[in-house]
Amino acid sequence: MTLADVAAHAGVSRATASLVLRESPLVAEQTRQRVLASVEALGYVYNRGAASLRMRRTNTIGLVISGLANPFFADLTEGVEEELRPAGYVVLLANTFDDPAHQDMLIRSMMEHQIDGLLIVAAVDSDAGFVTPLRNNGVPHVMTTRRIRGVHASYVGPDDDAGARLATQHLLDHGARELAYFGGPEHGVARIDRVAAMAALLAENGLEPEPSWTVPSRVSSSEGYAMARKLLEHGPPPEAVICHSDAIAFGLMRALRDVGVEIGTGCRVIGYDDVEHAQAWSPSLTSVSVAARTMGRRAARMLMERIEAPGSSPEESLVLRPSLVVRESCGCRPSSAH
Amino acid sequence: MTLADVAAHAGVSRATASLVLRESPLVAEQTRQRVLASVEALGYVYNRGAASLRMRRTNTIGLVISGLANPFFADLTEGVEEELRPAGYVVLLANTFDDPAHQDMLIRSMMEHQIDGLLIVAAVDSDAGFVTPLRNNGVPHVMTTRRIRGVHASYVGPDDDAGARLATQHLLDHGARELAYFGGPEHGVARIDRVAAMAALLAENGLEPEPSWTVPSRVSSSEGYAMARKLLEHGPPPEAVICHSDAIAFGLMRALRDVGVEIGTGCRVIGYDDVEHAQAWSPSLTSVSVAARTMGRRAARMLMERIEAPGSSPEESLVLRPSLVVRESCGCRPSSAH
DNA sequence: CGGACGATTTAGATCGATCTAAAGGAGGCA
DNA sequence: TGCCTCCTTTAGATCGATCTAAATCGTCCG
Repeated sequence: MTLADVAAHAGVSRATASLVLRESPLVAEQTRQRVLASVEALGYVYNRGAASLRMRRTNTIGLVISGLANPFFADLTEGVEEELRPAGYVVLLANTFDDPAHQDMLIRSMMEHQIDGLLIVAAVDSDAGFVTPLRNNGVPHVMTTRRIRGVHASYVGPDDDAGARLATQHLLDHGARELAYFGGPEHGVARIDRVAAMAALLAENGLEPEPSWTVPSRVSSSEGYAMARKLLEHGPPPEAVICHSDAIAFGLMRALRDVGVEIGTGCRVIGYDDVEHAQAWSPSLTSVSVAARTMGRRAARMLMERIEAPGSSPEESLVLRPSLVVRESCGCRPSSAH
Repeated sequence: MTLADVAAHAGVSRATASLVLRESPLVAEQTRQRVLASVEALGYVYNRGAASLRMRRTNTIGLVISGLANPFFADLTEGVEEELRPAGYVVLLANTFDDPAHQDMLIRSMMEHQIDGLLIVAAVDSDAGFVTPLRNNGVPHVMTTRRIRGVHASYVGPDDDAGARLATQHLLDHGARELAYFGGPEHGVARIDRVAAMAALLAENGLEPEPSWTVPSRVSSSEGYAMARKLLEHGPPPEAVICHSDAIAFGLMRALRDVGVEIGTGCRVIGYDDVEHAQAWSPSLTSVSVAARTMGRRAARMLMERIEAPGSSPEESLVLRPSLVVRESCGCRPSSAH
């Protein structure tokens, strides 16, 4: 069932039938109706693959992400899809599970599928070279969420400096003096930037981060729990802790509860990402919100603009300012329910 | 940069170069090396789109899902990807947000992209006709997680009858007499089946579900919270509640805490899906586990088998038996930490 | 020495669309 | 009538791979 069949059925040429499908104004109304009727009658399905070959454009964009199980990335993915779909693009998805070698393979696979552009949340320990195949083949690409040292590419991500300062300032306002930054991938740019921002702001107040609790970790709730339990064996927690992610914060809070520390008074906790469960937790979790869905949409939009721009557009970088969603875990009163 | 260029560079024909790429044993070792060297030298990237046109196979499968923000589906998606990727398939993703009209569009879009097969978690209120385009065009497809009344198609999903019985029996064993099934889409097959199973088991014990709390809802934490708050205004909760999802259970538990009911004693709560946060909650949530990731893998495997099977294979149905993960919210002692 | 045979290689058609350049047809005007 | 538009339609090339059927080559055998 091809366009040739439709054309034959309608008594026109392939070229005309093709023009009808593409809603060209060249074709006469009467012919148009006839062709459309044939399409309907034969149950013809457009073959985008064939068209792509000729047009050198697939209307497909790749999304390479470190893992959907992380709700932050699931949200981001939804945002990407929401933005691309109405523009006629379709998303090819791939999970790297934060493995750089796997990531290289996936990028290659996407290129073989002739994606029009690539969105990528780079694996934490990515080698800076992962973008070179993209650059060499002129595949438009946008990195998001994570910045990789040494990689020059367009980027959409959160302002980690601002986020860390927001949280730190709030804790200082509560009168806390001992602050720590808990968890996160050791060499990740996000952790490094946030710790630096926190330290800078503390320094302005004659303080410094509590070293024994300012330690890296993997980004999961159970990891946060295990690490917190271990640290709690050696003494009480600091007055206030900013966690690298909400998941880690949940783990920390569980550990604190185990040893009888009251959250919000005995230890003030702030999370990062503001995932859906943050408000449902008890006590509800104060968190730095970076609006994953919005970030996905913005990154997708930037990519589309770059795809549609003629020639090569200059590298650009969009930084979104996070906000602090204040709830109970930092020691503030519960706001009106819901 | 095409295969013709590679062939020219290596001094062979396109046909030979093509054979090399496909690792055909026909071509002489020496020639093979030469071609491979040219591929390397020119930085050639295989054009799968062109190959697909000829081979009538894209190595792409579609995944149409109701929403990634639901961690259950995010897990399922990871499972699907894990299974398909090593087999050389790539996933085209689409979110329906449970809108049947949107779903029809997405299925059509996937067909235009010539997917080799389709995995679908149907929108709750899907019309039974959504599979007919697939059937008419001979696109292999497998439904998962949700069963739609009137749709005949291969299916991989949980045994809702067994799941509901598991939870119900556990609560009966605790001595509870007033049981309710709380939340879930009103006309969803899952809710209907589970309520029926619960009612049947209760009937064997001379009981029946508590009607005022056995009510439908949308599947979100805030929805569960709001509904529970409203019901609590009219009186105390039943002795035990099975929730349609963990998210709803979280909402319910928050509401119970608000009014001072102790979870596990004042009201026993069981969730459904066993999402990652279930164990991290406090009290930890007893939940019926249906292993979303495994289900995704099984569904993907079934689809691949159907794609690779010559001719049309008979409709098949794989039902996975859930298990009850016992934690604290049902009133059991906390098991050893972690 | 001619022919058969196995091992390699290849020319040319093909998949299903789009694009280019030109053809066909109706009407207007001198 | 003949010529020039303008509006529509179309034949044939093209995208980059694979497939079919046949060509080429060296060797071995009678």
